[in-house]
Amino acid sequence: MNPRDLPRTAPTIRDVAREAGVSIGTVSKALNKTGAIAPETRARVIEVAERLQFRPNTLAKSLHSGLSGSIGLISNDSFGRFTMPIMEGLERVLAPQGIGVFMCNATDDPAREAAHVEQLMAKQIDGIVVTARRSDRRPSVHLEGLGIPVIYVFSHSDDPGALTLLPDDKGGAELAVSHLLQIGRRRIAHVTGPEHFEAVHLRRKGYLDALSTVDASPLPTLNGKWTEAWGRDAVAQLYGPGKTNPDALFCGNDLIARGAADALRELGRLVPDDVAIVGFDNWAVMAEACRPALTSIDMNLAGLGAEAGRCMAAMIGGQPEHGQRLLPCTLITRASTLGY
Amino acid sequence: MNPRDLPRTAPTIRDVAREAGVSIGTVSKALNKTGAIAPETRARVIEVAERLQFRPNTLAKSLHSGLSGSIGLISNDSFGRFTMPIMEGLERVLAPQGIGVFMCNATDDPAREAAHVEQLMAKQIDGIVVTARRSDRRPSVHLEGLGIPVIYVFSHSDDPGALTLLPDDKGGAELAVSHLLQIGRRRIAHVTGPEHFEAVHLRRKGYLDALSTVDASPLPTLNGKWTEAWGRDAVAQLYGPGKTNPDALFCGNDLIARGAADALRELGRLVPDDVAIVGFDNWAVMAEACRPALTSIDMNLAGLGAEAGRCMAAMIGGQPEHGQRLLPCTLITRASTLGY
DNA sequence: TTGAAAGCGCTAACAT
DNA sequence: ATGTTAGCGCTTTCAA
Repeated sequence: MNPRDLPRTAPTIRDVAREAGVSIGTVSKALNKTGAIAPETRARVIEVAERLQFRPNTLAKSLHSGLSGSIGLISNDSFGRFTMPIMEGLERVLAPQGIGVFMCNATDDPAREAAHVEQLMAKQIDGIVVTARRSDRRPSVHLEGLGIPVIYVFSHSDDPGALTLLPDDKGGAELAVSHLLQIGRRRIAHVTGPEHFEAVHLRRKGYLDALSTVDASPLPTLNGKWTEAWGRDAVAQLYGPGKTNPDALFCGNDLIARGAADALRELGRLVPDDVAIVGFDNWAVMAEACRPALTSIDMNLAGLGAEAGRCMAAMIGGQPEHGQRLLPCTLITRASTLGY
Repeated sequence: MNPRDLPRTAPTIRDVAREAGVSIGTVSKALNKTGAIAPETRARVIEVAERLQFRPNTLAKSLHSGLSGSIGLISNDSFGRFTMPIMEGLERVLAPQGIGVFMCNATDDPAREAAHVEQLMAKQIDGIVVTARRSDRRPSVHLEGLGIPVIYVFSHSDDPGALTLLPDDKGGAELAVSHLLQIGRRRIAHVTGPEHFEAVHLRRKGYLDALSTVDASPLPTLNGKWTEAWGRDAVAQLYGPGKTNPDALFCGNDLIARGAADALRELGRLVPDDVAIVGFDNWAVMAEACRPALTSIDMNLAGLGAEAGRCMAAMIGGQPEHGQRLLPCTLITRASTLGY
């Protein structure tokens, strides 16, 4: 009974069988509640298994079932700001189902991605989630024909067999602009990121669509970098005698919005009284540090990740899924559109 | 030869053996360069293996070797800003060695952590890395006696058998303050975070030690939140007629530093001419968005992660390691201490 | 140099 | 109701 007498190696099903005085087949049945077994036998087996701290070796199970109970997550932004919440949601859904997630960082390097896929396949993973390859459709590693489900999250793909999960950028923009319209703004400018981003087009479309529902005409869209500095520059372009002087700004992300808010304050324009601002991403640390705190559109990335987890589980279970699915964004209201 | 004639299931070692006209044992030897084998036989086997795109099933190998070739990474900050770079470094080192990393988010919930450990052990992982449990030594799940190596990164532990990897907070603070001294500042204030953080004490110690090397006396340390708002408040407390009016600020993190920079600008004080500022964390997006761009201390978290990867590989290989190891921080100079 | 055979830990079909 | 057996894909003696 001395702990030191216990073997250093983890107990196997044989140890349980011997200790319980039954065969290993019986132990298997008892522990998996499968097949017919005498209640008292099962109880005894379970008791022994617990006493021995027996942990079934899932690798051995996998060898039999053909399912490893793990998937790969390939990120292309070095586990950056966008991947994080996706990962969090994915893991939150999958962990309770006993599905492990292997993390791989490909940083948009096809060779690295290929090596990762090779290794993942050798580990017999049951599926792959690819994330954050968003700006352009660069040549990517072929993930079709791998024989396992593939899901792209927050990332485009030309694989017709794969499932693609994206935030509804256009809908999010509509949410933002509708909110500005609803608080009485009509001269709404759009300050956003570089044109080669798909999201930039979609959000602009939402901006235009929302305006078209009322008697407000769009102002020119200003494209620049995704930075605070650009937000400040844009304000310099928009405000002053003889300039556009919008009463609201819909910004392509929170950094731009924050830069704009700073520049407006330095110009003596009050936010939200003179100019209301809505950002995009709802990057908490930015939105809350903004003066005033920033109303923003949340892409619900954790929700996207969670949905990816649910879909992956279903697909592994044999339910085929494919095509593109958009998940709604949410408006998070803060001081930059309130309280005047 | 039609691809559609190929079986849907992945080829096994048997398929290779049959196709090459040898036994599976021979295939194993040929592919693993182990044992004696005729060069021509090996060549043929390799050719067949490649043609069939044979991928050895690592699960089956593991069953034999007792090593799964994967480890678990348990994060407690929901894959937050600090975990990300650690993860990145860890994966960068481990992936080329064929070691996979399972991501687990425990968010400081012992029950969740325990469940994760249970699952990881069932998956036969070869080691565990725990990260980002930094502020206080809360009761944690027992990871000792699991029979596998455990490494704490950016996180304290009372497990004497485990290895702990930490950034050298004190050294980093010395770096920061020495830099300020070197550019001629003598009245250096320290504005930092809540006192219950270990890092706050260590950095303060570094601040004091660096000052003690020259004829500069410390100013009172100001403790507050890790926020920009606190940075602004602190400046309000420090500057004005009859107040301390330091000629430099060493801030506990980049958010505080940025808030301070904003407040100083609004007071009409020039950074760095009137007041030089050094932050901590080198959070790129913050440091670069700061006006002027912020000199900061980089904890080299990716390097910490990489070191964890190297140590883990060594420990799995049988090399015992334990105790606490500090890795140096780096000074990243930007405009907030230059150019006057 | 190669093949046959015995496992690694577990499940599942088949006997008893 | 329980035990026996035949694998899952691979490695590794041990014979041939």
